[in-house]
Amino acid sequence: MAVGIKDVAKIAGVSPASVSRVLGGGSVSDKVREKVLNAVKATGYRPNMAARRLRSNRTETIGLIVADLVNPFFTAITQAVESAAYKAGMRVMFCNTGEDPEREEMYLRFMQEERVSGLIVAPTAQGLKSLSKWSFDFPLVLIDRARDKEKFDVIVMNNHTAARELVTHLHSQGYQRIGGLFGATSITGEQRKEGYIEAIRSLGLKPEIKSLPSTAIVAQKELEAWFSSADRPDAIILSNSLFTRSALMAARATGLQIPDDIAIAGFDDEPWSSLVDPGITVIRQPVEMMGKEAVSAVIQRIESPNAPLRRLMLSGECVIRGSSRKR
Amino acid sequence: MAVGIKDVAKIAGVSPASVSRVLGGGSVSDKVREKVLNAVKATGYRPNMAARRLRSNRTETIGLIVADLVNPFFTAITQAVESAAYKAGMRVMFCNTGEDPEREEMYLRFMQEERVSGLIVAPTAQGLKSLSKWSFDFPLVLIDRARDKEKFDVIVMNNHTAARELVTHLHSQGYQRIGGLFGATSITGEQRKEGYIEAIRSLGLKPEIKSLPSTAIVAQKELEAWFSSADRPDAIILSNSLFTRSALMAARATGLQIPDDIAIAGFDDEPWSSLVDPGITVIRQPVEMMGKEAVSAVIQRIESPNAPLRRLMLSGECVIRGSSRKR
DNA sequence: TGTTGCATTGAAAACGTTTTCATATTAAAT
DNA sequence: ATTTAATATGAAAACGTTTTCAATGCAACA
Repeated sequence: MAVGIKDVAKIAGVSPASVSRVLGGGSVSDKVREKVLNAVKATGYRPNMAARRLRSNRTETIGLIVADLVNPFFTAITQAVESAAYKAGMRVMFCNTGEDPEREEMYLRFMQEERVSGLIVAPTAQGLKSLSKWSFDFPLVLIDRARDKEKFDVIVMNNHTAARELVTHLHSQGYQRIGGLFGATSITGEQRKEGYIEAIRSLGLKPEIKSLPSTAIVAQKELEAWFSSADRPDAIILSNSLFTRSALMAARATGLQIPDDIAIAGFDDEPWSSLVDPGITVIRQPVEMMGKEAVSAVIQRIESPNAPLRRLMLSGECVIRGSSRKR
Repeated sequence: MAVGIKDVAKIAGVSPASVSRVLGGGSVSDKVREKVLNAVKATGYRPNMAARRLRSNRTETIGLIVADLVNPFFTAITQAVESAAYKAGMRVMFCNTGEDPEREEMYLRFMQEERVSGLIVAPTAQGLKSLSKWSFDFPLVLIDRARDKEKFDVIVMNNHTAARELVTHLHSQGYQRIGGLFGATSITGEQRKEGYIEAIRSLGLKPEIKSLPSTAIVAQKELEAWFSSADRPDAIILSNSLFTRSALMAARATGLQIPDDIAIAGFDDEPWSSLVDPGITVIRQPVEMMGKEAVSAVIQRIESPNAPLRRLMLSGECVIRGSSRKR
């Protein structure tokens, strides 16, 4: 049916081995190369990846598992990874867990079965904990989500520092009751919470914290209640863009003016962050760089499996907009 | 190195064939099944997909090529496709062309090399034209972007109707000079333009059209110029969310009030469409359904390659918000 | 001219599965 | 008890490549 290397060889009048060498970059005479390339063109031959990978034991493929594709942060990561892998001559096998640990586990198995050359993962909180129980035949790089000590290479933003920066900024604007809502299901939420607490303490203020799973409806309900209570904060930090959105809507629902009655500051610079009025103050993450560095880390690790562990911590950029500026 | 089916067979005390049968669902005795499953668990065996696919000539994989992952429309499509494929027991091989025809071509070759079981594509305008020159050994389904007559199964929204609906709505609100900005590089932009023109004509109005490649900066410049000119429209239809965003910013930059000085209506309901003030009137596309139906179309086509061509045309929902309501 | 060495080539083995085929076993039917 | 049919099993072939290995040809060198 489909044309194989043997057919090409026959037409070119050479052995299958020679065809393979032409295509795979072995040493061949110009004469043979030309004959083979002509035959390839004539037949429309396409190599069978399954066969190639089986025999050569090289997949030239990087796996990528992200937790939530719909989150623009991860779409940006995905794009960056794909583009960097492409430049390095590797393919990307992409999977989206939707924050579901079961699916995550399935996809990890999946990557093993595909025998990827390396794997980049943004794990769920649960997945992160159980990762150490796995044994992989390929290097694994954690992106965005990792604890302090991991047995893998890690590319993350400095969530501690970023959270502190937000607190400091809000305080410098004169806000005194700075609350925080943090995602309970991801490690980044936790880290941002810790940074927040430290900063609040070092300013002599009192931390006011809520932790929630990252669902919009629950978050908005909770925030509305908080905003209408007697001891409402005059500024609030949100650990992800979904929460930030909920805060914005909750402020509107309760009639609080931003930034006069309440300041809002969050994580991730999304298209709408600057579109709403006032614009939202956010930490912009170095997404492109994170993706690029993750690929580079995987490749380095493939090349030298025994090199010391790398932990690349990038800093975010605090983009100050109207939502946190007292006028 | 890695444990193979032979190792499992040896430990279980059966032949490799029996192991394969247990894992692949052949007929085996309960005794053998148990022994094999135990051995699999003991060894941590993971099948080698390359070998499996090579021998069985079945990949159980659906390819998906989208034009722009960063566009929330396509992320939603991607998610829907993945989830539907997962339910059908198939894997998804995902690629993003970034509207680049060269990359698109590369990925089409790529899919052939992977020998996917079926392929779902949202092609660039150029890719769409050249698709007929290819010959695929697997079914191909076009999603979102297709012309009237294609030689493939097609899942699209009715762009004509949707555009007409927007025009009709704006007119019913009393707007008289309804302009339109349409993407020049994708077929959907063209179709929406046609629908717009028809609707405008049938209302006895004069079409006022601009076509541009879909880049934010150019679009905003162009719109600002348009909005400041003497013959500016009092309402405008944008054929994609990037343009809609540009229109919003252009209106602000030129000091036009929405919806009093100018109404805005566009395509794709994004998170920020309802967050900005006023909310933007949009056509919400049935993304989840489109993704689901695309997978289902691929699978049906695999099962019966000679069934008549299917063209599924779904209708969008017109979500009316403040940006188009005269107060 | 006769060796040596290097570059090029083809035959055949190998990769880890599934599938075919023939055989052995069991159950059912007479 | 004997035959027939159905089922379970293992040996070996097959999938389409790459890679190894040995052989060939050619140029360079003594």
